[in-house]
Formats: sequence, C-alpha cells, structure tokens
Amino acid sequence: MATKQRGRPRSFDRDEALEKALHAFWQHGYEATSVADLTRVLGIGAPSLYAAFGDKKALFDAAVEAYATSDNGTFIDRALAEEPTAVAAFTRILREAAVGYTAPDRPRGCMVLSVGVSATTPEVVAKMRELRALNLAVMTARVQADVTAGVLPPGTDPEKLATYAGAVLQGMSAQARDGADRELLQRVAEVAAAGFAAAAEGREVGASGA
Amino acid sequence: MATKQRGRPRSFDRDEALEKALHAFWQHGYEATSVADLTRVLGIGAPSLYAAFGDKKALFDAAVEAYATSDNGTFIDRALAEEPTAVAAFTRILREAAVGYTAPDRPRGCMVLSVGVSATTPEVVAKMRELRALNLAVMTARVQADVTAGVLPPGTDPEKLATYAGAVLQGMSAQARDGADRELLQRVAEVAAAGFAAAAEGREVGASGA
DNA sequence: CCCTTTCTGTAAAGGTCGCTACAGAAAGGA
DNA sequence: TCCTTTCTGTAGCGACCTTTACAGAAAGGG
Repeated sequence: MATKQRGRPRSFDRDEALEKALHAFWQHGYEATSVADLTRVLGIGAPSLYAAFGDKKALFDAAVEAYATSDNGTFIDRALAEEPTAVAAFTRILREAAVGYTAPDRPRGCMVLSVGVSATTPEVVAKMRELRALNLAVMTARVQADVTAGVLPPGTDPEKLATYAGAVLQGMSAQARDGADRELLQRVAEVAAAGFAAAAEGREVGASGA
Repeated sequence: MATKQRGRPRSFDRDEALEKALHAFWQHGYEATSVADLTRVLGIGAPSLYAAFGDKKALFDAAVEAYATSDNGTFIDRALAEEPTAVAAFTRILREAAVGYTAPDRPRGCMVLSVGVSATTPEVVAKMRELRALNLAVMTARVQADVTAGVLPPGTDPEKLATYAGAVLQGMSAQARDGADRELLQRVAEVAAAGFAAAAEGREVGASGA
C-alpha cells in the first residue's frame, strides 16, 4: 500500500517516539506526564504528536499496547504456557519478576501494576484494571487446569492462589519502585514461590492462632 | 489555653473537616483531590480552608498524621509489640489487613501503601516513601529481635521476611482497591502467613527449578 | 455603642493543563 | 514551475489548578 507518501515526510520515527512515550508514562504515570513533557522527551512539537497519535489518551493506549506485547508484558503468559506445572510456572514468574522489575535500562516495576494503580482518569483506570483482571483470570485458569489434570489436589483453591501471586507481584513491583535492589527482590520471590508451592500442594502449614 | 477566642467563631469543626479531607485524599490520592473538591466535601470556602490548615500540602500532611495515629495506621506496630513472636505478629498483621483493607465505612486499602505510591509531588512522594521505609524497618527489627532471642534460627534473614510481608501487604491493599472482597483477601492472608512462618522457621520448601 | 479581631464568601490573579488554528516548509505529481 | 499534500513551529484558546486580595459578617472588650 502507498509506498510513496505524498506530502512532507515526518521528521521522527513513530516507533521510537512511541517507545520514548512509553518510558515516560511508565516512569511518571499517566496524569503526571504532561503533553509538554512528552513533546520535550520525543523532541517534537505538539501538533506533530497529535497528528501521529491522536490525543494524549490515544498515545497512552498505544504505549500500553506496546508494553503489553513486549517481553515485559508477556512473561507471565509465556511462563504459564511453557512450564509443565502451575507451581513451576509461578516459581518462574516470581523469579523473572524480580529480575524484570529491577532492570537498569527501563523504569522499575510493572507498568500495569504500578502506573495502573496510580492513574485517576476514569478511562485509564478502567483499562488498566481490566488488564490486571485479565492477568488474574489467566493465572486462575492455569491453576484450575492443574487441578483438573490431577496435578494438584482436588481441594485446591485456584482463585486464592492466583490472587496471592498477583498480590506478591504487585508488592514486588512497588518495592522495586521504592528502591529495593534485585538481590533482595529475588530472595522475596523465593519465599513467595515456596509459599505458593506449599499452599498449592496442600501441605498443611500451621500458623499460630485459630 | 486561650479559652475565649476573640474574633468571629469558625463555622466548622476542624477535626471533622480534617477527617473528611483524609477520606478524600485516601480515596482519590493527593493530586487528584483538588482544593475545589476539598472545599465541596468540607463544606467550607477556600479561604477558610487555607486559614485553618495552611495550604493543600499542609492539609495533606495533617491528614496523613491523623491516619498514622489512628487504628488504621498503628495496627502493625501494635501487633508487633503485643504478639509474643514475630511469626504470630505477622500472622495477625496479615489477617487484620484483610479485614481493615475492606472495611465498608472507609476507603479501601492502606493510605500509605496505595495513595502513597500514586503521588507524584516530590515532597509527598518523599514523605510517604519515608513512612513505608519506617514500617519496613520496624518489621525487620521485630524479626531480628526474635533471632537474637533464639526464637527464630540463626540463619533467618530479617530483611527478606520483612520485605516479603511488606510486599504482600502492598499487594493486598492494591487488590482491595481493585475490588477483591474480604473473604478472598483473608484466604490470601492465610497463604501469606503460612509462607512467612515456613520461611521464618527455616522449613525447607522445595520449589521446582534450581 | 464603637473598636478590634477573626472568620466568611466573592472573585480573581497567575500558572499549567490538553488541545488546535494558522502559516510556512518540504516532499511528490503534472 | 506550479499545485497538491502532508508535516512543522508559533502562538494561543478555554478550562482548570492553587492561592490570595478584599469587603462584609460575627464575635468579644471597653
């Protein structure tokens, strides 16, 4: 289609600009990243930005889409699909999260988990919440699959386990943003993975109290 | 001291107004709660608000102070001080968090954990981060105390356990805000408490993989 | 009663926000 | 070369933000 475009050529690369916008949103959140910030970071004027992406929300949506389809946004689905058991998958997810949330070349934490909970614009809140709910559903289904297949005992509670894993991931993302280093997060991931395995496999662990 | 004040009396109760402001900040966050919102919720004009509390940030600080000294802000310290062991204390903390984060008469989640990570104004970010770091330090010290007292084995890693607990609490707060009901959060708390106890008491739980 | 003190409502200043009208620049087509 | 098409920079729009100036209202002191 239209290999030769007609008018004045664009002065910037759209994908590069999108990635810069993603990093800005990822670091500072939706509302706190102003269009003025974006034009500065992308090195283009506001009209160019609006012509290329629509408005600020559309640019954010495109950035989220880019995030969701990148390694950062797909490592959970990949682990759930590739590992032979739910326990193995979640162990891998927690370990990879510890590494991914503290990568030196990108903002800390998970965009959907950390930026997502900081947004206040209704449409953005809804979209991010939907993504989190989707992740929880996928994780729940993976546990349920192991129960159905007989890998995990019949009494297993998939919703509980998935929510537990989701909570730990959310906490790790927040801790990473607060400056926790990778090595500490990795130790936390091991505790969480062990706790997940114990709960999944129905091992009774007596907590004090009732 | 001055029992008889001289000028025109204030038309509202300062503490009641402070609590309303706390709830507004707690629900919507610092930046998303505008002064116009506050004057509407408190039922007073902007000049009255500024005369009574200073500026928006000072009002937020006062609200955080009120939160931190309330039951919601002290249940962690109380559990750490009152329970005989660190494991018992953290079990209680996680259970109380599940209940407190889903109380029907106040905003969901923890203000310091959830609103704290959503703020972008530098002074507010710093203050909330400091409160989170303080909580982590207190929790770490409590575990260390049990190690020193011989209640927990010498190889115990207090920083790891405290960060794990902090991450779970942060995740539970976020899940509560996302709409997780109390009963689900309580199940999650049990998994986390069991995982904490297992890790604290040095029980080897074989996770798959390395 | 009048003065001082303090609070109240109106109303606006000064700044930033997202967004866009407009004129000029840079390309291809004829 | 001239036209059309598309992008770029300037400059500004209205809306909202936090904060305050100002005049009037409501209390006590003398």
